[in-house]
Amino acid sequence: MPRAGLTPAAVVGHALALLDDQGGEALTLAAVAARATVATPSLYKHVPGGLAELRRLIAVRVTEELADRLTAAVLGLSTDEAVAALLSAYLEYALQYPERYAALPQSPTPADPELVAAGERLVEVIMAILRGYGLTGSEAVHATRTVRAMAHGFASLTTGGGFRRAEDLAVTRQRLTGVLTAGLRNWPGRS
Amino acid sequence: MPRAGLTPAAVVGHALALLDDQGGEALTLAAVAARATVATPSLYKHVPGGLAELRRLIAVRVTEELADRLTAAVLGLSTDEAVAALLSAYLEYALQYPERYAALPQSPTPADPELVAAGERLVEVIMAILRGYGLTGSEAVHATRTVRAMAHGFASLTTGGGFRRAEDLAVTRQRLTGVLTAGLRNWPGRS
DNA sequence: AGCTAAGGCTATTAGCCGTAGCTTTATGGC
DNA sequence: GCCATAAAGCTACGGCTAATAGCCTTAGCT
Repeated sequence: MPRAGLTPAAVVGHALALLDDQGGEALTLAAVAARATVATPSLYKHVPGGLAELRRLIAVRVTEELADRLTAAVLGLSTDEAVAALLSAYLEYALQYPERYAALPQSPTPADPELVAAGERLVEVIMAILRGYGLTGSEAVHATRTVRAMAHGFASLTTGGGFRRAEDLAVTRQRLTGVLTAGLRNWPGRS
Repeated sequence: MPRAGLTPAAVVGHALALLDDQGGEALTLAAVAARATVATPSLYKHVPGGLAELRRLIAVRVTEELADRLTAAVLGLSTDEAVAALLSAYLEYALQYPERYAALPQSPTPADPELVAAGERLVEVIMAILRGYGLTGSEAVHATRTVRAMAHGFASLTTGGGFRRAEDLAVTRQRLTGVLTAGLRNWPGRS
């Protein structure tokens, strides 16, 4: 029994691959172990918390991936262009990896420091864009929430099959982007 | 062994109660059966598809409940007032029953006619409001998607604990509502 | 009265998570 | 170069769950 050379990150990698091509239902320790050509209990050496921790690590990884993509997408852009690029990159990620996106926790979950930190990076990207609109302080927080709500809601409904009509999704995204940028330009309560 | 007088709807009712006070992880057939004071296999008499069908039925029920609430909330209102009432009622439902809301399918799922029908009612409520803004046809579809994205995104992030800062959520909702109503008033491409 | 259909049960199988405890590999100090 | 030790793998097992099979009882209709 030669060493497989696993690490926590490698386990998460196998889990993501499994998620991508078999969906969230198929995410079991047995299946992950099979992909890593290892017996199931061996996974506990790298992910002591078992399935629950694996899911947690997946959420952190996905959030980080998303934050990286968004950061890259808005590089060198500001205001409306940055917002458009952000929404575009956000949706693109969700469409490319729908199962990963769906693996982000949706129900009330005890706060996890690692996940919060990853989320913070995502928020920072948005906050940086908002400074271009002159938004800071509390209003920037409200605006960030608005941006996240629109991006997440659109991505979630899109990948979840919530939009069943024939109309072009790209057009919807344009309209959504327009509503958001107009809202940011005319944001109320600016000090 | 006297009859328990179960029906599919009653099984869903027990499942919702379980969901509300123990969360989505605890939703097992065994637990539902215990609540109904019935042995686990007996549930299959009412929900032949087992756990998968139960989850499907829960999604349908939750969508219907939500559609009912939204319909009632916007009764007699139009345009901006209707939009504000819709968003308010939407968020209120999600906050009152976070686990039910989280039970709505988020990952790519084969289309289910019943669920689609329930979702259609929800879309109809929004479409009716949009007629007050002079929106019809394709643009009404894009606008409906925008409304849903904002409502769902905000509700999902709120109940999922995505908003961790201290700022008042009610203010965020006001800002979000403002952005949406302004966007609808100035919707582009109106024929 | 008796038949049929439906709703309940026990028993069983298969698959999963997670723990316990053993064995092997790799590594670092002497 | 060798040995001790920690890490990483394994097998075996217990407990829980979903789901199926087959039986019994109740309710209601003819």
